[in-house]
This record gives sequence, structure tokens and C-alpha cells, in this order.
Amino acid sequence: MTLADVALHAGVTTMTVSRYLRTPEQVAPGTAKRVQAALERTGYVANKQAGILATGTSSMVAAIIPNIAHSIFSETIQGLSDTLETHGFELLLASSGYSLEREQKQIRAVLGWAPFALVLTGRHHTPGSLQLLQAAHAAGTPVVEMWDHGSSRPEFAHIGFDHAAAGALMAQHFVSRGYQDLMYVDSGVLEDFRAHERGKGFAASATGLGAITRTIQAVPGDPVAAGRQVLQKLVHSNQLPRAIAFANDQLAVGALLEAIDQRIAVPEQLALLGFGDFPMAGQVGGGLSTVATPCYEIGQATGQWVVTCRPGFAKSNPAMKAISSARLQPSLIHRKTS
Amino acid sequence: MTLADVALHAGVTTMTVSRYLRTPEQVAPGTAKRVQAALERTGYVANKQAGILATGTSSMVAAIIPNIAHSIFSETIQGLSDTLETHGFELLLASSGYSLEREQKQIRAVLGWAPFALVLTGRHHTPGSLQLLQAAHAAGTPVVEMWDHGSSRPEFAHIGFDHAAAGALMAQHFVSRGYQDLMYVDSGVLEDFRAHERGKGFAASATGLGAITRTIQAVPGDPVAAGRQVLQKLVHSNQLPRAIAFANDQLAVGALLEAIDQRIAVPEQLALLGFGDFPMAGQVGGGLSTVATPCYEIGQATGQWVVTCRPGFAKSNPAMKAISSARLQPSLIHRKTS
DNA sequence: TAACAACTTGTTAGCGCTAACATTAAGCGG
DNA sequence: CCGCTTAATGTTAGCGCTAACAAGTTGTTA
Repeated sequence: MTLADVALHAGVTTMTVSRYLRTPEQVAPGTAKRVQAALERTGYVANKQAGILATGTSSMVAAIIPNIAHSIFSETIQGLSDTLETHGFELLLASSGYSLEREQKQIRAVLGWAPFALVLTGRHHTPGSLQLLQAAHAAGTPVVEMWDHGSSRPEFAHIGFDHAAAGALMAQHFVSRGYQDLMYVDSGVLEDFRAHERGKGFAASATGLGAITRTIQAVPGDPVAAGRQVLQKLVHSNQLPRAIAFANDQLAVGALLEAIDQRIAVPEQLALLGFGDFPMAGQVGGGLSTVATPCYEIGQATGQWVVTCRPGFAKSNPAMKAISSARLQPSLIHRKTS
Repeated sequence: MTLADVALHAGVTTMTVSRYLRTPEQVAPGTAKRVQAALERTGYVANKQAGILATGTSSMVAAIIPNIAHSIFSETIQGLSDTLETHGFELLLASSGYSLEREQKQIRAVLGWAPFALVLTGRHHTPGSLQLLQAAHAAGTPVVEMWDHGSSRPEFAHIGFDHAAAGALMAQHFVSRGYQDLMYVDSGVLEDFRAHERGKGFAASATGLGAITRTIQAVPGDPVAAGRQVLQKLVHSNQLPRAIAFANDQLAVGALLEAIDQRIAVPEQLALLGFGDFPMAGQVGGGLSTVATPCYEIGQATGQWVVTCRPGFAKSNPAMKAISSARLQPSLIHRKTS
């Protein structure tokens, strides 16, 4: 089904049908009726490829994230997807599996679609990726780095929060509750740069506030099991600190469940603090204290930013044009484990 | 950057560059070298829209799922994405929010991209959607319905499992352990047809095996809290059955946590069975008995099926062509709560 | 050395759509 | 009723790429 088919049915040229679809007010009422009838009769669906080729503007946004199956990213994508859809954009999605090389290939692949905008996760990319991104940006494609904030590349937009500051927030919480012997359990996923950054922020802040702190790394694999294992090891080696902050809630829940099994009083003997506020956090062991990350909001804000890049939008709302990034705030949720 | 730019740099015509990119063996070694150099110098990225328009074949697969943020679907998408990527396909994703009307709009939108194949979730669609799908199928676009099995539409492929049979599996498990007073707690999400189907299968099987059974519906909203609430109500009204099967693990975990708080012995007094085997299931309260669903595998199998639809594939492997659907098996994981 | 194959490169046309301009028809004051 | 504006529709060309065919080049054989 092409425009030509519809035009034939309606007894007009393709141009009139095309016009009716984009600027119906420019078509005479009688003609409009015939075209509408022809459209319905044929079940016409416009070919976007042809439209993009002719106009040079796409309504597709490409996003690359480390892992769709991880709830923090899938919620972000949901927020992005919801926002884009209400504005008539489509979402092309790729999952890099935390591999920067795979990300580079995917950037290459999605650029072939000449997307309206490019959404990436984090600010770590291969030099080759950066080259592609810079070329895309130079060609007028908006580029957003989600989740991280405070990058050294001002040409791209940044929507997310400062992970080092989030780590510091965790340390401050512990110190404010009087805990001095601290620990950060880093993610077992080596490529989880954000978790590492939080760890650095945690350590720096803790030291600055006069507390002592250690950092250890969880084993890869099932994070709940890894969290359990961390606590077991600490108990066996008799090196339990007063308070532990975790790279994510799954690790923290694992440790909490192990603490309950081992009859360690939480938080009297040992305080635990997760990160992410994933759905179950509030339900386990009286409620895990954690840091709520604005996952969905990051996706939503990214979508909104992309929308403001639409030609014509900046003119109607010049104030928006200045916003090249958004800093969202993670918040500490104090429940029963800290 | 277009083919013409590269051709100019290499001192050949666009056709030679195009040929080098698709069938390099047809280009003389010396020319190939110059073209390669020109490609690298210009940083050329092929415009897929133009390619698709010219060849009439796309490498994009469109998928519509109810909710990206739900782990079962995000894992399916991860499986699909991984498989498609290794075969050079791209993924266009839309999330319908369990709304069939929204799904219809998305099918329309997505068909405009002339995708290579169309992947949907479930077998419930509006009449309008079906019309679009049938037209797409008639035009040669493979259509897959994931997650459900046993549809009445043989023209589409089906990859998933029989939810009624999965419900029956849960009832059989209870009866085989000697429990006779059963209950199914259905999802609070009205549009979760699959959960309802499992409930029907559960009830039918339980009755058939001589057990008595009831079905109640959880409240919408946070499923863990809803699971807690279900158990509270049953205790208050003194209507606790011997064993409860849940529409999903979140509900079951909520009930399990509440049972622990209320000092109800699980499984001695009350047996609990979840559905989905989500990551935390094995870790809470000694380990939740549940039904493992092949989420990732569904996505993977769907991707593989799509790949077999590629022109040329059927000829080289005629046996594959016959497979129009795949029935995957959920498996009961017996832990400590049943 | 003519004749023909095999290899390599180029030419032409068109995929479905839309921007820009051209044309025709209708409306209207003088 | 003429020349003008305005509205409605049509015509042309081209977006970037590739299929199909054409043409040139080399090598091989009788």
C-alpha cells in the first residue's frame, strides 16, 4: 500500500494525499472526505523510511543501556518510552551488556538509522565511540548521557545524578547516626562504574568526617547470594564493621537475610544500607534502609529533553533551550536497618 | 556523509563502494584498498532508510510488550535483543502498559517502519489490531505472539507456554503433597490475562483432583504489600486455606513475610507457592517454592524463530521452516514453602 | 589474432515520499 | 468583465541507496 494507491482510489495525486496527512487544513473539505475514505478503504500505513529520506528528519530515538533486565535500567527505559510515545517518537533499543566495545558497535549500528537523538548510559565510552558521538553531535543529532552527572563533555546533555555525591550521602548518614567503623561493598560487576564511583564518594566522605572505612568487592553472579557471602566471610574472619553500605539493594538484602539467620541484631549490632530502593527493599526484615534513585524520572527527563530538541520547540520556548542537563536527587530512605 | 562522498574520495562510483560494502569479493583488491581507506577517512555510516527503501527489506524487528519494567518481560526482551543482535537485527521496542488500545496504536506506528518481523505479547488484541496484524502477515511480515501458547490463530507463530497448564502444575504439586484445601490469589492487575488463565487452570485441575479451591484477587498496587494484605485478611476472617498459590512471586513473598511476622509455620501450617522464580525468591524465608518461567528463553527462541524467517534461511535448512511455534516448559522449583 | 569467457566497473532507473515551485480555478474590487 | 489576489491541486526533482543491465578490460583458446 503506497500513497499512489490511495491517490488512485481518491481520484487525486499523491501530493494531495500527502498534504492531507500532514496539513489537512490545506485540503478542500470535499477532497479531504474522499481522501479520508480512500485511506480507510485501503488501510494505508505511511512508510516512514521514505518520509525520513525525503524530509531528512526522523522521529526515532536510539537508546543504548547496559542491561535491560536490570530493574533500574528497565524503569529508566519505561520512563523514556512513555515520554517519547506521548510526543510521537519511537524507541530503538540496544543493550550493551556493560561492554564498551559492544556499545561502540551498537552506536555505529543505530547511527545508520539517522535517529533524531541518541541516548547513552554513563560517561564511559571507547575512543571510537566518542569519535562517532562527536561526529553525530556535530551533524546536529542531540546526544544524552543518562544516569551520570558531572561529565567533562559539555557538548552532550547529562541527565542523572552525581554518584560520588550519592556515596557521600550514604557515609554522612552513617556518621550522623554515630557509626565510625564503616565499609562499602562494591558491585561484583566490574563494569559497573557507577557503583565504583559511589564507593569512592563514600570513602572520601567517610574519611573526611573522621570515620574509618574499608571497601571490599562482592563476587560476581547472583547478587543476593553474593551479599550473603560477604557477611559470612566478615563474621568468620571476625572483621565485622559497625555499618555497611552496599552498591545495590540486592547485595544488601542478601546480607540482611544472612544477618537474620546468624542472629546479628540489625541495626543495634550492625547497620546496613542499600542502594536503589528496589520494590522489595521496604518489605524484607522490617524494611531495608536505602537510597532511592530516580530511575523512572531519569528516563522521563531524558525524554522531555529530547522533545525540547525538536525543531520549532526552542523558538516557542527559548528558556528550555538553555537546559543542557538535569541533576536529579537521590534521597535516603531511612527504614529499620540503619 | 553519503556514498557519493566516499566514492569521490576513492575515485570510483557509488556503485563500487556499495558493492564493496555488501559483496567485497566482487571488487578488485586494489580498488578495495582505496575504498576501504576512503571509508575510514570519511567515517561513513550507511543510511539504513535509503537501503531499506531500495531493497525493500529491513533488518529491524519491532516488539510490543506490556511493561518493560516488569522483570519477566525485561528478561524476555534481553533474550530477544541478544539473539537478534548476533544476527544483525535491530530492535524497535514499545511498551503498551497492558492497554490493548495503546497496543493497537503502537502496531500501527511500528508498521510504518516496515519491520522485518513483528513480535507481540500474548494473544489478546483488539479487532483493529488483528486486522493490522493479518494485513502485515499477508504482506509477508512474520508475526509472533510470545508468552502464550495454544492460540486459535495458526497463521501467527507462538512461542511460550500454556498458562492454564502451568496453573494445573501448581495444583498438582499441592495435591501431591497432600493438601486439599487450596486457594489461588490472582494478580491485582486486571489486564494480566496470563495470571487469570493460570488461575483457571489451577482451579480446574484442583477440582479434577478432588481438592477444594477458592480464588481471590489481590488489590492493585505494590504486589508485595498486596500479598501481605491478602494473608492478613485471611487470618482475620479465619479463612486460611492449607495451601495458597499466587499469580506471581511478589505476591507470594509478601504473604510469606507476613506469615513469618504472624508466626504461621510455613509449610507445616500453610504452604505457599509463587510463580516466576524472580531473583529473590530463593533467598527469602528459607526459599520460596515457585514455578520457574523460561523468560529469557522465550525471548531467545523468538529471536531464533525470526532469524529463520530470513530469506535464504529456509532453503538452506528446510526443516526449520516447519516450526511455526515453540512450546517451552515452566518447571516447578520445590524449596521450603510447600 | 579473432572470438569468447570471466572479471571488473559504470549507467540507468526507481524504491515511497515530500519540498519547492508551477498551474489552475475561484473570488473580488473597480 | 478585466486584472488581481487567494485557495486548491498538480508537476518536477531528488533524498541515499541498490537491482538490473551495459560496457569496458583482461586473459585464454583455437
